[in-house]
Amino acid sequence: MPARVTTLKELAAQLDLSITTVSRALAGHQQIALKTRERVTEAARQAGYVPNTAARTLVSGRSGFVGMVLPIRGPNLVDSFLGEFVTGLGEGLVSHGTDLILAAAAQGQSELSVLRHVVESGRADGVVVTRIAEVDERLAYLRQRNFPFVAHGRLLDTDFAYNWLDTDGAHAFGEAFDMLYDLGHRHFGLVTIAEPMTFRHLRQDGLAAAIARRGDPSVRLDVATAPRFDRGARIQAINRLLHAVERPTAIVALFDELALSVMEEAARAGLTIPRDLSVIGFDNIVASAYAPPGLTTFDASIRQCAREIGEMLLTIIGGRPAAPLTRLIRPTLVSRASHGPALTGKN
Amino acid sequence: MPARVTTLKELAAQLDLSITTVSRALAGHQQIALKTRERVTEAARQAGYVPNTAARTLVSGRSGFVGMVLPIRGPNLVDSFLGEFVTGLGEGLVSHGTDLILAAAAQGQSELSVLRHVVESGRADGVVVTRIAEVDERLAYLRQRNFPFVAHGRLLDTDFAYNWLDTDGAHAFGEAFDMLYDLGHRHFGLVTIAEPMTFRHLRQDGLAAAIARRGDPSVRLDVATAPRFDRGARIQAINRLLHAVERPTAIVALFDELALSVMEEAARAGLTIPRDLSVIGFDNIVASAYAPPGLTTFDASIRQCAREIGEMLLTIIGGRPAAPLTRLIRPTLVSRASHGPALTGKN
DNA sequence: GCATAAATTGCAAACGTTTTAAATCGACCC
DNA sequence: GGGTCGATTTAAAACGTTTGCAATTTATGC
Repeated sequence: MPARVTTLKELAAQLDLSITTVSRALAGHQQIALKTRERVTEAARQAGYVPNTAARTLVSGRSGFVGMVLPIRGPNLVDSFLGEFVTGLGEGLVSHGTDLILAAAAQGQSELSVLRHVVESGRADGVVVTRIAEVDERLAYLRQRNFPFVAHGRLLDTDFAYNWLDTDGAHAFGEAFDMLYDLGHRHFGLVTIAEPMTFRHLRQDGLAAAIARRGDPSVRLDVATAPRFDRGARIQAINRLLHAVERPTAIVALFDELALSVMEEAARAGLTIPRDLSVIGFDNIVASAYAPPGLTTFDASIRQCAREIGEMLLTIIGGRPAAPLTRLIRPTLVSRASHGPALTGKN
Repeated sequence: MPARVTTLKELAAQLDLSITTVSRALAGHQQIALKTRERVTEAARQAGYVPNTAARTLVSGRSGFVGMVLPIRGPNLVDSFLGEFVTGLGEGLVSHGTDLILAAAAQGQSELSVLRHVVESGRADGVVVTRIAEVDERLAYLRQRNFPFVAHGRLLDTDFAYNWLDTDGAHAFGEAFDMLYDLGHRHFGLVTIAEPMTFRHLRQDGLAAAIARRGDPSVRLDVATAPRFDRGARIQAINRLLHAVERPTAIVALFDELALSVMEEAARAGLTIPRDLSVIGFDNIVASAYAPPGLTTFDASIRQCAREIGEMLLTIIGGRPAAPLTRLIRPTLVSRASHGPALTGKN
């Protein structure tokens, strides 16, 4: 069995002080004589005393943890941002000594039930919620319980006030359109997914808004929608776009994985990127730099966002701000070689 | 403030039973009358009762958590396997309802101090340790404390018995050599790193052993060593290999990131892969499929490994096995297009 | 030297659960 | 009708910490 852990009682006995005094001394209370504080601190250091989390949590009502639900998907589907996100979150929390709890939701188990468990067992002082759905029961639950949380992503319903941080996908997609338009493109394709996530609307709306802003009736947009996890259907949707009688000269993909598929299929169809087709993605995943000719995309700086989410959550947990905290991060264009001037005429 | 959480006391009052009985009923003890058990279970379900983790931990000495230290490195350095690893771990733990704690170690803060804190604060019932160093103080600490843990990776010192799971890099590198040898290669390059991690020795030794096994004195191996995080030095080391008067016809890289750099530099030097140079990596990171012409590598199936590590740890936590648990996983070759027959003569 | 105030320390309750040991309740037997 | 046994329930302690309040010690003023 593990070697015994020092407790406050032992420390008190050893110092011939009460538990109370030792506890207060370690907490740095002014009411304890400076000399005593120093003596206690030194003894604690020497004994390698580490306070018991459970006891502290029980009495104080604060666990010192921030929770997050870890969705377990199919065998080969790992959230590609998880590593970055978790690292950023850890980075944001580490200053306060707050740790991160990852509660796995088994396949089939609802994420909400795991979240409820985390919240109601008192494991966490606050939670992070990612991948916001159009109708998100997690957000409804957390608000109803009035439990501290920060969401990575927005609801479409702007009446529902809560703490969120989001990447400004709308702006990015507008920027992509403007850039491509200025390069002479008029016929656009958008590859998107069928999942009921809000980010897809935000991005698509951003694109539509930019088109409307331009006010050029010759601009045309074809949308291809594929289910999120069905690779076959995804490829099919892309190919419908690529093999239409009138092919778009520029394709914007909802995120990099789709953009990479577009580039692969384009290559398979004998198209040269960016001469025959411009492709722009979103996220700047590692592979986008390696896939020839190099994908132009937007960097969402997940790690940085997660870090800020961690900091926001800490703010909320300690002293609840009056108004919800919100933060819109503008992604930066990573210009590689997958976009270029529109092919004019037939050459 | 959050809506109140149901407690055992409330449930007991509501049912007109003692706390003891309710607790036992929910735990399914036979000594409680079946009718009572059912009555209690139903009431608990209806009230949405979730036991308080801290209280339970405090009295039982079991936290229901497994811990892991999350290293925070430089701004753009994220452990590329973290997402997969954490997902696998969660998958392995979810059956027992065990959650994962990620304790961040700030830059500069020793990983050991964070580990100590996690262990001695009673936060976790067991821990996972990854990236084993040649001299690993974490392992020494955990053993000395006799605290349940599983390591992802091995020490070189085989006298030190502990629970580990490792990828058989030695075997993979032997396999790579055999395959390349059979394709006619005789002059090999190995790109490795200078960090004191054990896996680099295991893999390099596996390569050396395979060479020795073949007993062909014409086989030659040049080793290029680069610091782990200095991109410039890495590129330099690779180029020394590529621009030697006698260039290897096949380069084996310690892991994919190095292999991708080799491919990039080879392309920059005007070499065609695999005609002029065969390259083989290790890990099968996502980008390796996208980097032209497709990197031949070994899949270490991190997620699967992590899952098994989780299961091993649960076994160890509940009823300590007499002998240490060990598991060597053989990685599978992912044959893409970066390797081929050796260029013979000058053509 | 004594009263009083200020500084310092300690007692005991509380947090919500598990668990040991003991109490209560029926039912059954003679 | 008292005793015994088994089934069922409960009281109370314990886990290690924080904290309101009281007690003690020390310093201050006259």
